[in-house]
Amino acid sequence: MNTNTTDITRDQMEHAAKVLKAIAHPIKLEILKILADEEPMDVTTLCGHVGMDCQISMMSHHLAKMKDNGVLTSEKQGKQVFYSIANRNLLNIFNCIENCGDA
Amino acid sequence: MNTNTTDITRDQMEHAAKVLKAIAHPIKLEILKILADEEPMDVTTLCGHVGMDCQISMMSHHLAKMKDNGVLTSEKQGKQVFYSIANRNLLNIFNCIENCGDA
DNA sequence: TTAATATTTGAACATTTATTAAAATGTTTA
DNA sequence: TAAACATTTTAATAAATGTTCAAATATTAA
Repeated sequence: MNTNTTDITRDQMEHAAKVLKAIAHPIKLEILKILADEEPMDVTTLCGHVGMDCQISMMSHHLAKMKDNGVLTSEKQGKQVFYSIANRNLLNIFNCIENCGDA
Repeated sequence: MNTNTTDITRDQMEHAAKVLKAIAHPIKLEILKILADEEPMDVTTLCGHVGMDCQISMMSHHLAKMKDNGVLTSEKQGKQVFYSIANRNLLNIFNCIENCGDA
């Protein structure tokens, strides 16, 4: 609710680190980017969007970790599982990164 | 410069992942928080601010990694080395995290 | 020049993370 | 029920990370 960073507690810091760790990976960021534009999306379709070298098992691992850390949610529909972004506020991270230039 | 995330390239994604990896750690986030309020700051002082269990060598390793990834800059003054935040835009990451609630 | 101080570096080790393949689970359809 | 499909789980392994200690470097002061 403010711009100052002083009032972030240790616990929030630990939690923040977990969330950041859960997305600090090129493919995971790409997953986030894809879902930002079209969600929910099932695992196979997501894998197709990510690129040529996507293995469904790897995708599942990444998705599971992001879900475990509260970044994504999932809903089963028939044989498919559709993933969504838990809190779209997190997408601001892309603006943040863009504005950081070469930093 | 926009809210849409579609126009982020692969390279930017790789770079973003590197930066995020470089800060996705409780102590590193704390370093960032401390410097946000008072910079530049030398290694020993920084270590004192971080907490009781801070080892100067560990601190140095963390700082080096953050500097390597362009998150921090440093300037030597006498025997001391003062660290600063390379681009304060990165600090928006704290807002981003705060607003994500329990996500 | 030696001693004291500040920081970095390198090695060693434990822990975590990423990737792949194979097997297991659950759901639908024939 | 058996086959087909989507996804998860487990296990194995390689690679990256975090931590600690000891040694090395650089700067200042005695």
